[in-house]
Amino acid sequence: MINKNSPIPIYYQLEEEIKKKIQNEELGPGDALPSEREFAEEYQISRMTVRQAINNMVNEGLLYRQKGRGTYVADQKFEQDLSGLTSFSEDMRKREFVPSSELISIRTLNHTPLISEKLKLTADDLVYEFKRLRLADNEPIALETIYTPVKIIGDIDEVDITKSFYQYLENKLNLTIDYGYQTIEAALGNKEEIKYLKINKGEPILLMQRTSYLKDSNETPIEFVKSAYRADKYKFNMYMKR
Amino acid sequence: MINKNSPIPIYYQLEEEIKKKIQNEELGPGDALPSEREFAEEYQISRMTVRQAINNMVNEGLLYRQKGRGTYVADQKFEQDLSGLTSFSEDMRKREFVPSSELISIRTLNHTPLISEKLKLTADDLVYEFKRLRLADNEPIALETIYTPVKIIGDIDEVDITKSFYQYLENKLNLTIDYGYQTIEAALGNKEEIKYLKINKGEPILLMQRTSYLKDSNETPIEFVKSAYRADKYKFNMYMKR
DNA sequence: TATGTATAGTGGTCTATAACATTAGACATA
DNA sequence: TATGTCTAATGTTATAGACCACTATACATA
Repeated sequence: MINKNSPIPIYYQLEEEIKKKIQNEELGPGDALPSEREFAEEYQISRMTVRQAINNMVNEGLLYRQKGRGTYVADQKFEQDLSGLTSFSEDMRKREFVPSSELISIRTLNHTPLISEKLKLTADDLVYEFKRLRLADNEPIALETIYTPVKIIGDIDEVDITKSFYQYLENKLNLTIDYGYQTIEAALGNKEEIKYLKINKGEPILLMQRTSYLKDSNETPIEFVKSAYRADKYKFNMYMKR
Repeated sequence: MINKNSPIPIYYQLEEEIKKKIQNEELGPGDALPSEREFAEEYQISRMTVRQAINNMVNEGLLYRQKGRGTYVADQKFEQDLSGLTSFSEDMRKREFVPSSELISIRTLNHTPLISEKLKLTADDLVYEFKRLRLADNEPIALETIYTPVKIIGDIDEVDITKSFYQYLENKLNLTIDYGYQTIEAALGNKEEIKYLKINKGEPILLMQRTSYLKDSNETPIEFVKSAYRADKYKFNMYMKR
């Protein structure tokens, strides 16, 4: 159903409607969607609005169009774009898993050499350490440790910050991440990773490290993240241009 | 200039106009574009058409918008991949190693389902398979297997093609790679990898797969590459924007 | 039987218009 | 010196209608 009086844009509501139908398997890969004109008629909205919804989903790779024929549901593609700076939650939702996370610990630490270098901190600066287990459809996927400077984040709302660190930055602190550097390597799980990821000794993991910077003109590091991903459950996807 | 009678869509002509101005450096990163209303007025076209052009460029990452402020030229693309579409040799030189490679085998194969899907081939198309060992300072780093369609590459010069596949494409065949999709995962080395990479059983490796496409308008796959990297010697680095 | 042809349906492009939300800056006010 | 308020400019969302190019199909014709 679409609510025309909602502050949520109609085209966005329609996207959600269509995604639901894909999730419910009312629509499967290769199936034709109703035509744009039918959507417009059914929901009593303009065809251009329908096109805006469909355009977005085509850009996301969820649908594809054939001129003169119709619009179809795309194959289940992990090839979704990526760019890297999407959050775990976004990433998982794109792959049509239900993301969740469990907070393992929050601590305030003095600097360590590695972290203070990455976050450009001086000797007396403190950092928060958030340790979280990331799950998809309730299966553990990654063990994530975020370091972030106390002097930028200030006092934290534990409930909010554990849900989405990025949304907390954007909405509560009005801070936007602009760019980041990331490395990916392979290793064998250590004791902690074996425990939380529920894997066996001798199984490989993907180790990701990222430093992200704020959208200001000072190249301010805002987070240093270390994540260990289960190799049997996770794969990094990238699109590269030129 | 925009030609309204041309069969080329107006929004596309406008995109080209704006791209030209960026190329000529009339517009540089961070510069504001004329407003949508100004574009519409200047070229005597509808504002919605202007938006279609700008939308496309925003989706491509060439421009970005700020609500209530304006539309701006984006910084350089994702900083030219640090791991992605550069060759192994370039990559290694950046890290100040001396790169080399050993040819292991060249074969001509019939299709297999995986490869013909990746390269969009039909049943009777043949592929070349190049298998190379990549070294840095004479230490084995990666075992690389390239699949590429015979019908595009034609007869090959074994000496040249083993040095640099990409230079061979560019210089001998005048083919340019435009973009690619890449996945990275972790695994344990199989027998072949253990042998060539000189690692021990049970040691982790990074598995990279990439499909690259030509710079034409047909989305033509030109290579499918599988590479196995020694986890103790190699790490993927990426820079990500926004 | 094979080959055009008319037609209805689809997505693609484009116009013209309107109301809304956000931003920055000028200005008045406490 | 701050703080709020108005205003003009921007991008955002949405409407309604028009014509085009392409695809599939039914039907008439050679």
